[in-house]
Order: sequence, then C-alpha cells, then structure tokens
Amino acid sequence: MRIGEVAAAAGVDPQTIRFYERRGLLPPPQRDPNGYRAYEDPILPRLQFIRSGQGAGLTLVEIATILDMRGDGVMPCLHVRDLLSTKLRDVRARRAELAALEAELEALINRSDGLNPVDCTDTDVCHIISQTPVTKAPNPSD
Amino acid sequence: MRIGEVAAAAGVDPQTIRFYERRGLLPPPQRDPNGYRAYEDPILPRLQFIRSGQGAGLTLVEIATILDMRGDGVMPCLHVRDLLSTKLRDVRARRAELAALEAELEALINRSDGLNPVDCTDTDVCHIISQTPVTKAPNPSD
DNA sequence: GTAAACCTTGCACCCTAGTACAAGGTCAAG
DNA sequence: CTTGACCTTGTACTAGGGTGCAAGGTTTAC
Repeated sequence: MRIGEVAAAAGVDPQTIRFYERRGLLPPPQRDPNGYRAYEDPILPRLQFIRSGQGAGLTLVEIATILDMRGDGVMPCLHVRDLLSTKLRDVRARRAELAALEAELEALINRSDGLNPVDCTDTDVCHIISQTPVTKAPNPSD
Repeated sequence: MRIGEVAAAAGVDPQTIRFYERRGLLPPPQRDPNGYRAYEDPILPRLQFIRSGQGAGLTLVEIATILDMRGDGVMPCLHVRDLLSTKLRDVRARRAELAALEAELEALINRSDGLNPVDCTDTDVCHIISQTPVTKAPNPSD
C-alpha cells in the first residue's frame, strides 16, 4: 500500500503518517524502486492503536514508549497501567482547577450584573475583573 | 522606576515586562537619557490587572483587547462580560470533555484488573488500550 | 580602576500535534 | 506531449506565555 491509501484507510492525512514516522511511532517502511513508501497491512492496527491511545488522553510520546516496549518484546501492560493512573490523576487535578475557574467566572459575571460602567476608575481598568484573586488558574485551553 | 524595580514590585521577571510591552499589554514607557525604561506608578495597577485577567482565565490577547478599549476611552464592561461568558462556556465544555475522559480512564483501569498480560496479541499492541473508543479527547494538558 | 549588578536589543527555544508550502520526481490517462 | 494526481524531501508555521542567551552599554560600590 502506498501512503495515500494507508492515510485514506486510517482517516488521517499522509503528512500525519510521515510525521508519526519521524516521531518514531511508525517504523520506516520498505520502499518501492521509485522511493515511494510501501506499507504492509499491520500498519493499520498500529495507526488504530495510536488513535486509541490519543482517545485515552495519552501524548504521542507516551504512545511511542508503549510501542517501543512492544518492539523490544516487553509486555507494556504495567507501564500502560502506570500511564493511565498518572493520566487519571492529572485529569482529576485539571478538572478541579477548571471547577474553581468556573466558580470564579460565575461569581464575576453575577457580580457584574450589579455594576455600573460609570463606576470604572482609571486605575481599575475594568471593575468587573480587577477584584479577581490572583490565583494561578491556567487557561482553559492549556 | 526602572524595570527591575517594577518587576520586583509586581513579582514578575523584567523579561516578562518587556514581553508584555512587545505584545501591546503595556505602553512603551518614557526613557531615561541612557535609554533605560522609566516607569510611572500607574504601571503597577496595570500589571495587577493583567494578573487578575489571567486569574480569570483570559489570554494575554484578550486582556490586551480590554486594555486597548480603555486606552481608546471606551468602557470595556460589555466586552468583558462577553469574554467572561464565552470563557465560562469554554470552561464548562472542557470540563465535560475531561469528565468523559476521566470515566474512560477509570473504565480502562478497572478493566485492566481482569486482564492478563499473556493475552496481548501482536496486532493488539496493548489490550488495555486497544478497545478504547476513538473519541477525540484532547490531552488533559491542552 | 575594576568588578558586580543593572540595563539595552534581537533572536532562538520550550511544548503539542500536526498543517502548509516549496521544489522536485513519477506515473497513468488522453 | 501534457495534464493531473500522486509521491519525495526539507523547512517554516500555528497557539500561549514566556525563558534564555549573546553582545554590548551603564551605573554603583569598593
């Protein structure tokens, strides 16, 4: 199979496949005499696995470590459990941060209902925000 | 005040102040004869406002739009309410995504308790993950 | 006079997961 | 023969919020 066929079958862009190869998630394939990449069927489950890993919130680097263990003949199960547990902790922590931010935003919006624009002072760029506690709330798209 | 004093007073790095200036969050200050930035006192509440905005989950670009409105003599209150409402929607959506991911991770981990490493097949890089639905769950650090 | 501590500019780099583009090679159809 | 669709490589770019470094100028303390 050529890269375009693989890409179409997996639902990704050919560029993404080359990108995964550079990142070590896909092994360098055989080449046709003209230099085109020539893939074997097992590439498809491998791409599927990468997507599943992403679905579980793993980064490409983390997925690569799993793939590398398999490549070295090591069962990655325990490593995967570790990764997933860590990820779960991260997700919970992030959710808690976002819950705090959500409450903060609600409070700000509610409070702004009672404020009048004319009360804005110059030093106080905007009185809706200027009372906000300086907690290090990361951006929602962080 | 020189940049180092402002930085110390605001609790940020001098480089950060220059960075904010380049990004349009701080106006280009006066210069001493030697070329050093010479700040006036109002720089401090402005830096404070930036930190408050960040605490409310706003990006530097969003904070800059608020500051620009004030600079143009426009009351940014309505704009700020819009930003905060949008941000609140984003945060809620992100929280929902993370809740789904959390449930997914819990399911994966629970299921892995009943799995035996020897059941891993070759195509199935790791049977814990390979059943994961391919939902586009962004990474928790997104 | 000299060393430390400050200031200036501009540029590169970090992270993630790609996407876009340029310049060229290859292959099949008409 | 040419057009179009495919392939190759390498490079740069995106967002976000800075951080780090190099190479130089200035000021302060001793």
